[in-house]
Amino acid sequence: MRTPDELTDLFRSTGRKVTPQRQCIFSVLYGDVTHPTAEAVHAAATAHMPTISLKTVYQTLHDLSELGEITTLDLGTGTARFDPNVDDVHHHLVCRECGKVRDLDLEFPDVRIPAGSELGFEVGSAEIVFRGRCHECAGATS
Amino acid sequence: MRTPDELTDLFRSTGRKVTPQRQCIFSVLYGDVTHPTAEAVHAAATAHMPTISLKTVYQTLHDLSELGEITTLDLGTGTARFDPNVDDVHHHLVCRECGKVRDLDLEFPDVRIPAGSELGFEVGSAEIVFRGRCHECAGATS
DNA sequence: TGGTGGTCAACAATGATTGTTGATAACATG
DNA sequence: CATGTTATCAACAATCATTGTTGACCACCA
Ligand SMILES: [Mn+2]
Ligand SMILES: [Mn+2]
Ligand SMILES: [Zn+2]
Ligand SMILES: [Zn+2]
Repeated sequence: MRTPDELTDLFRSTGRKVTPQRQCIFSVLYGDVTHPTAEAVHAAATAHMPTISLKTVYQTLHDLSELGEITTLDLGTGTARFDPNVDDVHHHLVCRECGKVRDLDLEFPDVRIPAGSELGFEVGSAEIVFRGRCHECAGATS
Repeated sequence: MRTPDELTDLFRSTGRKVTPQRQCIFSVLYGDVTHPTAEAVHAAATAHMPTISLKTVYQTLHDLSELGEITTLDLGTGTARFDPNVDDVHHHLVCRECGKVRDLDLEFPDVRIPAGSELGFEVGSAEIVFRGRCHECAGATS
């Protein structure tokens, strides 16, 4: 994801208007590595702008996703997660207990995309999801 | 997944009651390779038993999942998919257009589960999801 | 400085899934 | 087979994340 200032320009140049709410969301997301839910983004934004609505958060996340500035992840935790790290290909570790998501910056050369003709399926992307228990949850219970 | 008859015994031996509705769902799921949604299972069951309710389908799917006879898949298509193929480790191809799910019976030795200590994360499982376009959708549009 | 059209936030609706409940059916026991 | 106990059925309502609607408001261009 680009910097909040660059996103301001990008929104203007793509015919979108720039509002304080949107800029607030830009700065909340910038550098965030927690893969927040829409609720979490809203909570963080509310700290700076108490009246911002959850709908506005959803709208802006949708716009950012459309522009390719963030990725929407459905990792089976019940709610969508948003990832501003779109520049590096990476995979994810998901805690089965608390739902926390961490990046895994490893490459898996084996996971080659098979040619479409051999499968009857044109493959466009491959995601690997590792599920387990995060450090905090492992420490909490025996 | 075991045969409907074996499932009947399994349900009885685990203190669950066997009803015609449940047996109907057993036979609908047995040998199904389409990774159906709860709605799809309900539709197939309704063909044999018009009065069966969607709630009963959810309940039975939940029981089968608890017993390890089926797997519940959340592949980001908005609805859960149910997979009676629990004996072979395999991965999935998901059509971005129609949501169809196909098995991919390949092994990826590269996708080794990293040791927990190096990551601060105890990894239990790894799933690979390939997204793209199925044969039918590729043929339909140019 | 308007005018125009996009955005805001409150409210209501959606769709998948789950909770509740009275009536009904399965199972063990005799 | 009769009988009581307990689980299940299916209709109904509730939940949760997300999306649609709408009137008031604000950003941008001439
Ligand atoms: Mn990430
Ligand atoms: Mn499968
Ligand atoms: Zn955790
Ligand atoms: Zn398709």
